[in-house]
Amino acid sequence: MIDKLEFFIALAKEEHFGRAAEVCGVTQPTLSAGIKQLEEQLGVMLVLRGSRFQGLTPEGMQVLGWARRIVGDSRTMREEMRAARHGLSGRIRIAAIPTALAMVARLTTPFREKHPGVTFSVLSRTSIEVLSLLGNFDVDAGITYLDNEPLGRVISVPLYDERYQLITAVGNPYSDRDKVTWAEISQLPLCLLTPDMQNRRIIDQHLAEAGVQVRPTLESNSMIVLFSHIRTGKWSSIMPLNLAETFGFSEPIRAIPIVEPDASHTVGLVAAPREPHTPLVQALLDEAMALADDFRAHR
Amino acid sequence: MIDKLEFFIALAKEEHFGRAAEVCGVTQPTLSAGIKQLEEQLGVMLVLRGSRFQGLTPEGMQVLGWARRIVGDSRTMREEMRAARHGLSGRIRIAAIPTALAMVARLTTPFREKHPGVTFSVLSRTSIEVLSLLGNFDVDAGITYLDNEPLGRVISVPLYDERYQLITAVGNPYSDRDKVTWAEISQLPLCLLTPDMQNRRIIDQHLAEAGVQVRPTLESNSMIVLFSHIRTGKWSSIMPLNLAETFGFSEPIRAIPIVEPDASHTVGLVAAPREPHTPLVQALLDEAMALADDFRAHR
DNA sequence: GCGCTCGATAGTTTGCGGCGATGATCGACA
DNA sequence: TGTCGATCATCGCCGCAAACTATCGAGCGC
Repeated sequence: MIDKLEFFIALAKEEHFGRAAEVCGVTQPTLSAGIKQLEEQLGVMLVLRGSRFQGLTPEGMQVLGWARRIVGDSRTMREEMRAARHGLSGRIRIAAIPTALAMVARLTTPFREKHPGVTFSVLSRTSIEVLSLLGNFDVDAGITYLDNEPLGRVISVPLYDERYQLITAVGNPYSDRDKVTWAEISQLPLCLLTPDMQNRRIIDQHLAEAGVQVRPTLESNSMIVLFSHIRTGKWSSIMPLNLAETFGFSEPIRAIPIVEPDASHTVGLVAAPREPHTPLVQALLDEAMALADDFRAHR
Repeated sequence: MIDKLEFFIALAKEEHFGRAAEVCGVTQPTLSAGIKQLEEQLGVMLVLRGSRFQGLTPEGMQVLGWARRIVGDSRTMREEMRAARHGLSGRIRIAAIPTALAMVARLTTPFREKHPGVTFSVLSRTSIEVLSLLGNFDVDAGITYLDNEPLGRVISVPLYDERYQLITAVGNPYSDRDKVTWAEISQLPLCLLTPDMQNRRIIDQHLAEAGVQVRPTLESNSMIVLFSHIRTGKWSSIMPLNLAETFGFSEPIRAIPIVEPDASHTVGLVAAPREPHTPLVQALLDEAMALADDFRAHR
C-alpha cells in the first residue's frame, strides 16, 4: 500500500508515467497498475488521463497531501529506529544559497564531531530552489533568507544576519574610506550574483532605494567566480560580512561597510514543518540553534 | 506494510497474538510472521517475548505511536475519498456518559438532516471509558465532562452546562420548596448512578463539600432504572436540568433546583486530536459548535 | 509429572506484483 | 490525409511472498 503511494508521489512529481516508474525502480506497466489499484481502492479518479499525463484531479491533489504525509511518517519511523540501533547515521541533504555556503561548515563540523555516522550532501541553489527542493522532500533542510521574500510552510531557525560590505582593492575609488553609501557604490564596476539569486535582488533593492541603478560588469551564479575576479584587484563586489571574513581577503583587498542604510537580512536553517522531525533533522535543528547562540555571543 | 502496522496496533491492544490475529481477521501464524517482518524491516525488537506476550520494548512503544498515526492517516484518507464520492456517509461511533445520552439526539437529528448517508452508533459509557475508547480509536467521538477530571490529549467542543436538580414527588420532604441545598438532600432516600460514573462522583463531591454524607438507597449505571424508580413517586434523585427536561417529568414529580452552591459542570464533545479530522468527525464537530451556539442563545 | 496455553515453525497453496510484449490513442508533421 | 513517434493501457506469464493448516515446543499451573 505504502509503495503505491510512493508511485503516486513520484508520478505527481515527474508528471510522466515512464519517468516516475524509473524513479521508483519499476517498469511503466507496474506503476500504471499501482496507480490504477490506488484509484480503485479509494474509489476515485486521481489522474487526468488523455493519451498522456494531464495532471491530477482535485481528489488526486488531496490524496497527494495524505500520501506525502503517510510516506514521510513511514520514512521517519524507519529512520528513528535506525537511530535507535546505531545512533545517528545516514545522509543529511542540505540546499543552501550561495552566500551561505561558507557558513555550512560551521554547522556540519560540530555536528560530525557529535555524530560521526552522519554524512552530508550540500547543494548550492537559489532561494526559490531551496524551498522547492524542501517541498518535494528532495533535501532535508535548507539555508536561505528568512525575512525577505515569503517562505511558505516551513519551520526555521535564524542563524545570523547578513550585513553588506564593499569588497574592492586599494587604489580603487572609496578604497580608503571606512564606510561607503549604497548610492556611491553604483559608480564602480561590480561583479555580482545573477538576478535569480535573492542576494542579488536584495542588493538591487537597496541600490534602488538609494535612488541609483547599477549594471554589474560581471554576473555569475558562483561565488568562486566572483571571488577570483575580486582577487585580481580589478573588480569590486558587494558581499555579506560573514562571507568576506570566511574568504579571508588579504591586502590589497579592502572590505568596507556599506551604510545608508546599514542593511541586514536574516539567514537561517529551514526544514519541512513535520512533527516530529526525523532524528537527523531534529539534531540538525538543535545544532543550528546552538550555532545561532554562538553567533549571538560573538557579536 | 500498512497492514503489518495494523497487526502491531492490534497486538499492542490485545496483548495476545491469537486474539490480535482474530481481530485482524487473519490466523495467528500470519500475525506472528507480520510482526516478525516488521521487526526485521525496522531492525529492532518490538515485542518482549517469553513463551507468551510480555509487553512492548521501548522501541515498540515508539513505533506504536507512528503506527497509530500512519494507519489513522490512511483511514482518514480513505474516508475523505468516500465523502468526495457519495457525500458524507458511513457510521459515526459516539460514546457518551449516561447523563448526556438524552442530549445526543440534539446532535444526531440535525446532523442526519444535513447528511442522510450517515448512521450512528451510540454507546453509554463512563467518562473514563469514553476517553479510553477514544484513545484506542474504538469510537470517533465522545461526550463527557470537560472541566472536572483531567481529559488527556483530546480536542473538545463545549456543549452545555449541567445544573443539578432534586427530582422528587409531591408529598416528599422539600417537594414544595423552590430550591433546596445540597446539605438538605442528604436526608432523602436517593437513587443515583454508580460511583464509577463521574456524575455520581460530582454529586458526592458537592455533598461532601456541604459537609454531609449520603448512602443512596439505590444505585444503577442506567438512567432508565433511575427514571423508572423516580416515576413511582417513592424515590428521589439528583439529575442535571437538561436531562430532567428531556424526560419530561409530569405531576406529581417535581424538579427543584439545588443551591449552595448552584453547581455547574461543562459537558462537551471530545475527539482525538488529529489534524485534519476525518470528514465525518469534522462535520460532527461543526454540528456540535452550532448546537453549542443554540444552547447559548436559549439560555 | 501432566496437561494446558500460547507462540513459533513447517509445509503447502494461493494470489499478487512485477516484467516483457503488444495494443490503442493522440499529436506532430509532411 | 497518412504516417510516425510518444505515451499510457492491457495481456499473459512467472516467481515470490503471504496466508492457511497442522504441528511442535516452551513455560506455567495444578
